[in-house]
Amino acid sequence: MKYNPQEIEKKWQEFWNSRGIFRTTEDSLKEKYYLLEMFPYPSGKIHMGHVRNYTIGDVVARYKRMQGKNVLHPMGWDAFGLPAENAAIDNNTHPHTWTYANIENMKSQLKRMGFSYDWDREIATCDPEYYRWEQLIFLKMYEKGLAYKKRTFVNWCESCQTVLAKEQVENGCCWRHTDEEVVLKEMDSWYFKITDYAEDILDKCDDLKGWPERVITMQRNWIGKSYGSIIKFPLADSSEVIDVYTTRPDTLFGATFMCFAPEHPMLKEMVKGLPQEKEVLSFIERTMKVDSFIRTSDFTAKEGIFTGRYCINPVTNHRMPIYAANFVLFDYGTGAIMSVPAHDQRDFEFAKKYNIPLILVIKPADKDLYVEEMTMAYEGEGILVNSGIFNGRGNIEAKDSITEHLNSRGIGHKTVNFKIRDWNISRQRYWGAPIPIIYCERCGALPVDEKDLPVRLSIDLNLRQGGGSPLPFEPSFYDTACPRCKGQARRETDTMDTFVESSWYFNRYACPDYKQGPLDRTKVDYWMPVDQYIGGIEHAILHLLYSRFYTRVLKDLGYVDFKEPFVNLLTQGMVCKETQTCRTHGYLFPSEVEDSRCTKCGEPVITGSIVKMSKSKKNVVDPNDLVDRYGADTVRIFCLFASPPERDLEWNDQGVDGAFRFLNRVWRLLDDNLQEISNARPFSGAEGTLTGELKGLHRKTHETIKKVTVDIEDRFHFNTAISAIMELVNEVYKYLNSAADKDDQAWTVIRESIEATVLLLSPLVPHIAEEMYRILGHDDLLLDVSWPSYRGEALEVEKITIVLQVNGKVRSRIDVPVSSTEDEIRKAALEDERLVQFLDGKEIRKVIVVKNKLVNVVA
RNA sequence: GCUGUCGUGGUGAAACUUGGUAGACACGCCAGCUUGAGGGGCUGGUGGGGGUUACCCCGUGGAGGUUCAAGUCCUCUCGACAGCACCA
Repeated sequence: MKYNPQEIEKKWQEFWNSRGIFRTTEDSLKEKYYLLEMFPYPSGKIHMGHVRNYTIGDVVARYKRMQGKNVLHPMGWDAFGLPAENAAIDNNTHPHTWTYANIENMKSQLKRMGFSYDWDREIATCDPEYYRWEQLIFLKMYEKGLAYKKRTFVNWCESCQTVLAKEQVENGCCWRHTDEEVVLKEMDSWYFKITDYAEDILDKCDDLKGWPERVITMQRNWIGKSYGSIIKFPLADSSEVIDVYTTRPDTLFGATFMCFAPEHPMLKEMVKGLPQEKEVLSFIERTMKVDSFIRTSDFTAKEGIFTGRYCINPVTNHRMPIYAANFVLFDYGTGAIMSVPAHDQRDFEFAKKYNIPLILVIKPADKDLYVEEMTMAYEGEGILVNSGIFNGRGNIEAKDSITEHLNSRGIGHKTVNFKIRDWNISRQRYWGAPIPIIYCERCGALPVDEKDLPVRLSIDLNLRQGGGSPLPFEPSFYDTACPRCKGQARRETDTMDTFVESSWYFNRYACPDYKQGPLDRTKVDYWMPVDQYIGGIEHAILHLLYSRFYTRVLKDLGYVDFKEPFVNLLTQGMVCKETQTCRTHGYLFPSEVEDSRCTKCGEPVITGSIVKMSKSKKNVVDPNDLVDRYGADTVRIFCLFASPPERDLEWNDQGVDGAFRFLNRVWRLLDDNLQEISNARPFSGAEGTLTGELKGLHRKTHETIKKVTVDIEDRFHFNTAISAIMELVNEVYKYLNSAADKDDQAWTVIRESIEATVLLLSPLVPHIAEEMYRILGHDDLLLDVSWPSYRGEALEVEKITIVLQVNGKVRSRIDVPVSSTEDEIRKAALEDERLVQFLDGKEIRKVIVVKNKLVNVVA
């Protein structure tokens, strides 16, 4: 019988489904294991990235289950988001309709892959039964001051028609529209106070032993903690004081001017009525029009304008001119800096351009410096000069003393500063969870009453051509009564960032139908935290940082009892493929290429670089087509075999053929010898003494069990696990082809090898394994079978090969009994004919014996 | 510029936890067998150089070092990728 993946995959999927074997319930007698893959956005259909991610997860889930763990393996949908709105406008449907149609479609695709999800726990974040709890959590956060509203400069994406969080801006562009520059806009937005938790999120990075180092590093960098001082500079001719943050208080005596970020609100106040006012205002306007990424990037020339005002250096009493400057960041430190041109390259360039004097305050130990001769700032260490009572001190150790000195006079203090900003969660979009706030002209901003939740998104309204949320134009949504005075009031029409939904969804899988609150503590306590989380590296900061923050909030609100949601994290690499381009037709789909020529014009195709699969580059492979052609098992094993999970996977059509061939080879192993194997007695350990090749095969079987177990358990190295299974299969074939007479004992050992192969393969390629297991005469389902263990005695050998080296180079090998002592090995080695030849009477200076491994003779 | 990851055959990759036979396993390629052909299957070969064989020399980006022994450890250096980037 031929291997027919389509038939057996359909059969087993239906069978598993009818038995409900993927359903999970709490069981205090069993050890729980929560395996989670990042849930997908329901874009329409699954792509190879999903397939790889979810295959890796499924292997672990099935493996852990066979190990006897109570495994939670859920799946759901990150269902709010902009594409739904755009698609809805384009297709004249509703985001709700579009989203749920996609969910249905993708769900059937996932089922076709044979993934072992407990679909009873499925959640979709656009379901009011989900987002009502998110709104409740928002209200609790609002109560505690962790959600607040403020007016400031925000990052605005014109394409999305919405505000973005700082984390969602990449290279000055929107993370979804990489060619759309983000612009600054001053407006009201809602924020989550992630900065309150920055310190703890940073500290506990050390505890995330199961996370990849680079993700931790990225989070640390993003939080960006630095130690420095706040120094107060009096504004000349005024009672006002300007706060400045610096990590270099040691250079304070060399500060000769001050720079403000253009956005700084004090700036406009300061110049009022001065002759410079008009010029300064136009500079501000001009600078702010330039995208802030370009404006504040390294290669942009430093530019500024004198405001006409001065401040006083609090230690030297010098008048320092105040500038507005393009390179000063508004959202870092205080938005104003003290400039020390002699010891900071940026300040140096600025000072040269605007003829501002330099004062040298740090002298390097090995040479003299003169400000007139300097061509660049001196940023190294040295001894303080021109620094009053601090002269002669080392600049590093003087940092604290100077701050101390300022502190005693009430004009400065030590502080820590973070790069991370509060999370802007307001989105001026329709397809998201409404922010549960009501504005009343008499009573102000008020939270929606808990009993009135959820604030439902109106489903029957017209989307606006050209984008933008319809909510502010839809009285049926925003008209409401004030919760306090019952007078007419208006709802908040901003919705929440979709990253809010994904910051807590993993908890909800523990209790997807819970009606009394966001989370059922008993169940969450049983399942959480997630033991293994698997997903793409692109969420290293966004989702993974937000989730760590949100979990801390949930803990403080009493909803959960842990701070870190994900114990172990695996970031899988991207699925890549080379691009193919035609000179006239641009990127080509594989179907548009024949014999390396473009099918439209016959031009030779140019093979490009290997990059992430994407629709825009047309270098995509549709998982559906592959499953049609080879079956899900082949697709699964190819993804697992081609490279280790954390590395990028290069798509290779021939590799898929190879994977298919391997499964056929495994299939035939059983199919070609069906009679003998079916009749063979299972291995019981009472077979008597095995000898020769049969003993070798028996040993190989158990070596493979050991290796595969270690590879999956300790490292998720499925590629080497598979190669080990391939070796075992090759070994069985070799034995079948070489052994002349095969008696009962032989078939028992062969059967044992094949049974082991099937069990070891079962998490990787569950359908073919299930079918073969049935053919072998078993009634139970593989998920309910125990993972095989190896027999220690099977691994034992009598003889071992020792490598003989002369001066570190392999020259010969000998077999010695395992029990040999070092002396016996040494003796045997020195008697070896080839070795004697090699030494050729040379004087032996040293002999190193490594037991069970090698002998190295130094001559 | 800072931070991190990584450099191994024609290709994907093993060996890295513990310094001890470099290239397992596969893809591709070559030869042979099988088949009416195609496909498929089977057997063998496949890092580079030399030699009729036996076998020898070289080889893990490069240069040093530690060691009986280095892909693995240390120092320097070159290159690739990723993240952050005028962070005061």
